[in-house]
Amino acid sequence: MSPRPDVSAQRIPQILQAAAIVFAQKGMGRTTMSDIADEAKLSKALLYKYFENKENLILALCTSIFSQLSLPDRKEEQLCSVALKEWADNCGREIAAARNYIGLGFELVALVRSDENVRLVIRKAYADYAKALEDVILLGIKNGEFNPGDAAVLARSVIAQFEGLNLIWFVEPEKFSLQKSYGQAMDVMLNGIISAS
Amino acid sequence: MSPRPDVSAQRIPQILQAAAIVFAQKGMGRTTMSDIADEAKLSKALLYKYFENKENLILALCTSIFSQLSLPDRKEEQLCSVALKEWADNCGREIAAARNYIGLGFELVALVRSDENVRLVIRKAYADYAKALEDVILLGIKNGEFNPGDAAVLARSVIAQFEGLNLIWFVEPEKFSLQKSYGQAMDVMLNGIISAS
Amino acid sequence: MSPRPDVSAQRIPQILQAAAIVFAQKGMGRTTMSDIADEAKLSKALLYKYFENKENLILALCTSIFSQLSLPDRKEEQLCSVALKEWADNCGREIAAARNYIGLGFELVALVRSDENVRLVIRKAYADYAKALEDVILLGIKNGEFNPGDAAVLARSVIAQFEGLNLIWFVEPEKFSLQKSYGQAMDVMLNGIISAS
Amino acid sequence: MSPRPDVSAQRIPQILQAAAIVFAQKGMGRTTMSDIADEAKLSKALLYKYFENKENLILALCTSIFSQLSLPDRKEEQLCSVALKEWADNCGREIAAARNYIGLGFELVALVRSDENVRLVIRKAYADYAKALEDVILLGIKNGEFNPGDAAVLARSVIAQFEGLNLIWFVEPEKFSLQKSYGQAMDVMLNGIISAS
DNA sequence: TATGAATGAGGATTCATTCAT
DNA sequence: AATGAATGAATCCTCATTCAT
Repeated sequence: MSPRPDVSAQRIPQILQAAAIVFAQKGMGRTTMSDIADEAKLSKALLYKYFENKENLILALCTSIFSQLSLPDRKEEQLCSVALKEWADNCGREIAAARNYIGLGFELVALVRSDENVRLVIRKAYADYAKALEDVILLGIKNGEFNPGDAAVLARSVIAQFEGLNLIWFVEPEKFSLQKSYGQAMDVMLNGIISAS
Repeated sequence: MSPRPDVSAQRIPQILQAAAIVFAQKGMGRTTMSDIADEAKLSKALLYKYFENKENLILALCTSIFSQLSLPDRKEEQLCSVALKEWADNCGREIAAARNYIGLGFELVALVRSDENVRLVIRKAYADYAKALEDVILLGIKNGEFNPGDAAVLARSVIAQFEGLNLIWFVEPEKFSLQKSYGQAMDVMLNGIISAS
Repeated sequence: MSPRPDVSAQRIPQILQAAAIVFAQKGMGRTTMSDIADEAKLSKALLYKYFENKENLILALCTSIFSQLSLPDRKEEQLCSVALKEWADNCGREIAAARNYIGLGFELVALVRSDENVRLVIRKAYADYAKALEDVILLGIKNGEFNPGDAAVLARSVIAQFEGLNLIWFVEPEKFSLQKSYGQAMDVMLNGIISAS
Repeated sequence: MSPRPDVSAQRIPQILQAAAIVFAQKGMGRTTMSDIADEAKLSKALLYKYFENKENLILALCTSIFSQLSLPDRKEEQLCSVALKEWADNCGREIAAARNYIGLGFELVALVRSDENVRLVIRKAYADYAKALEDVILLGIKNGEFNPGDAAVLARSVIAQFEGLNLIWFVEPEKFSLQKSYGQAMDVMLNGIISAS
């Protein structure tokens, strides 16, 4: 509508998207700013209008990726166990679809030790992740759907299971179905905690 | 035989050790061959006597690290459940002790997509890992200690749980005890499969 | 005449002023066109409406600065010695006030070897400078106020003295008063040439 | 004598020499590290073994150049006036020979405002310069060769005169003989201060 | 075996300058 | 007149790798 549409707002996602693609292909270390610029069909110099340097770009990408984790969420009147089951399915499907980017996730996690900003972002993401899951479990305990237990430990266990499945599936994707495994893992946990009525 | 003992044989582990240290500190991408040489107290040129190039060095390190995974192993007359329990404790202790190197492991795993040699090494390591665990479970089933079930799925589930715990503990080591979690995770699995006698 | 006054005429001094400020702060080499645009509160692109390129802008600034040298000038009936004394005081005061820009002057002078246009401008400026001074001295000789002598050499000597004082005062401004030194230098010269009546 | 002569020690002067040459030709700002490497017939990378970055190289060059100022120095039994006269001649000759580098000197001086390290080096150089000259003048006063007076002011005046002559000669070298002017300037000062016997 | 010197190839970053509006 | 977006061409600097000894 405006005579000159603000293309600027589109640039950041455009660049992050391009970065994710080439990072996933070649690894962050071996990817140059030129690679990203080429993939984004922009000039190298323009990248620097939007990101001060490569490190910042990586941080922004990290933030973007780790804020896209889909969190469990119980809809009104829904059984907690159903909510968790649905969520696990969702996650499995999403991750399997984003298979190319799993390795990038590991690279980012590896930065946790040496890069303070990345550390903060990833810690927060996992904390939020655990909190959301824990909340649903606690709710289930409260309304008698689940047996009492340590919700935090359970939540951590589920997250570990999922992350671990991601890793071994990333290494050998042809060996099993990620989505199915997510479902199975969730079933095992639910079997352990659902109250015998 | 030679008057001065062949120092040469010491060099490779010396270099790999140094590489592991600096890689773990700065990340593989940001670590230079000079860094490694300095850490190993050797000249850069000498590194190239032992490793054709950086890639090879990384591959050798990868092989070395992933062949150090401690595998479950049942001693004569030992109950399978006891063997697994002991093994889980061991693993937890070892990984917790090697905390600095966990990130390096993720970086190596991330290479799986772009580096064929690394892929082969890591796949083999995980396959061996899963096989060893599966064997013990199968044995337990055979001798009636465990309920029948899909040993491969169980093994994968345990590995996923452990790897996932590594990841989240790497991110937030102060949040929980890795070793204890390894034990709890193993308990949960065993509870699910041990035959009620 | 035009309803809104032609802002255009204001732009050139505005830009040159801004350039002088940032050049003086950061040095010409380290100053970017963006710096100048920011200081002038104009867009970079607009700079190029008024100056074809950075070199031209520098040349214009050079011309502007070196044409601002205040030249000696005898008013009607005034003694030459008085005219020179007043002029020295003026110069001293002006230069001391423009202390921030002295360094810029040296940078411009340094360009004399590699930039023909700058060379022409600066040569002309010094030639005019010397000529004006020489004229007053010659007048003083002609009307008997000064002893006969080589006016050109005297003029050059005064200029050298002033320029040299600028330099060492620029380096260590807290060591002495520039204005006072200008006065003293002029006195010394006058004492040497004023006729004993 | 040693099997591999330490070529390393030669590199620093070699590089500084090359830098001086290209800096003098093109100006420091427009000279690239490649230019210097080419002039020195060394690889760019090697420059960085000896100088952390361009700024450091410039600082080293600055130090080198400003420590080469030849200072006045009275030999045993020599009249102070003679010592000063000889010194002025020397200076004039040296500077005239180093004409190409005068501009470089001005560029360095211009850095005084924005570069603290350069400032320290140049201040020290001028302070030493002034001190040496002052000492000789003071000696002349003490032994009755010169009239009493403010040695510091005289020294500064001489230095200003010399530096100013450098500047205007740099701008218009064909207009006069630098060496001769140095001599004349020194004569003027001496005539003013030598005691009438 | 061992190493300090040396470098080519490249990568991050900058900046003068132009273009579309 | 005015500008934000955009870029090509550097420029600084790094680093894996090789060479001479």
